[in-house]
Amino acid sequence: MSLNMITSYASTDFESTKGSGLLGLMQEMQAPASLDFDSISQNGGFAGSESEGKLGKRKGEKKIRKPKYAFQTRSRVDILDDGYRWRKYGQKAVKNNKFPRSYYRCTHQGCSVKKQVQRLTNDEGVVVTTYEGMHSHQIEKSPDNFEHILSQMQIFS
DNA sequence: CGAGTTTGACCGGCGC
DNA sequence: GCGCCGGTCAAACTCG
Repeated sequence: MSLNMITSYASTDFESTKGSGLLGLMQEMQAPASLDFDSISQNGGFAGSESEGKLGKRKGEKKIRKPKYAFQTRSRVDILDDGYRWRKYGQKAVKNNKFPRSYYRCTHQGCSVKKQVQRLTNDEGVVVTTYEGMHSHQIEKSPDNFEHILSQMQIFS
């Protein structure tokens, strides 16, 4: 739930119009793997793509191995806490982008969900967060610490 | 002292 | 076969 709040905040504060869409997306992401890119794209209107671009054999259309969900958020900070625990395992510069991309992995045991955060060069205010895989556990974070989150956000701004 | 970050090295795929 | 490129590992380091 924390994520929803933060996402909403970021979207609202930075004039994004997809606040509700993002919320719906997040809920779907936490649901079992029963949806594919098409449905997600329609719901939230964000880009989805195969993570097996090169490593795997992405020839098929029916086979969904590793869903990859990309979020594009209007925010000055890339610290978009979604309630899960992430451990950074890498950072590389991307071509066509002067900003580096950060690679995170969920620290929960047995949960190998990955996430990468990128930011656009021409629009520094846009942050693209890409989730790969799905969490098999509950969000482990303090419940509705609204005020705490708010204070954090105020620091950023 | 433990959990998380940093940062260069390493690795496998792909193009030449 | 070689070198580039994107992604990951891991040892050292930092912070609470």
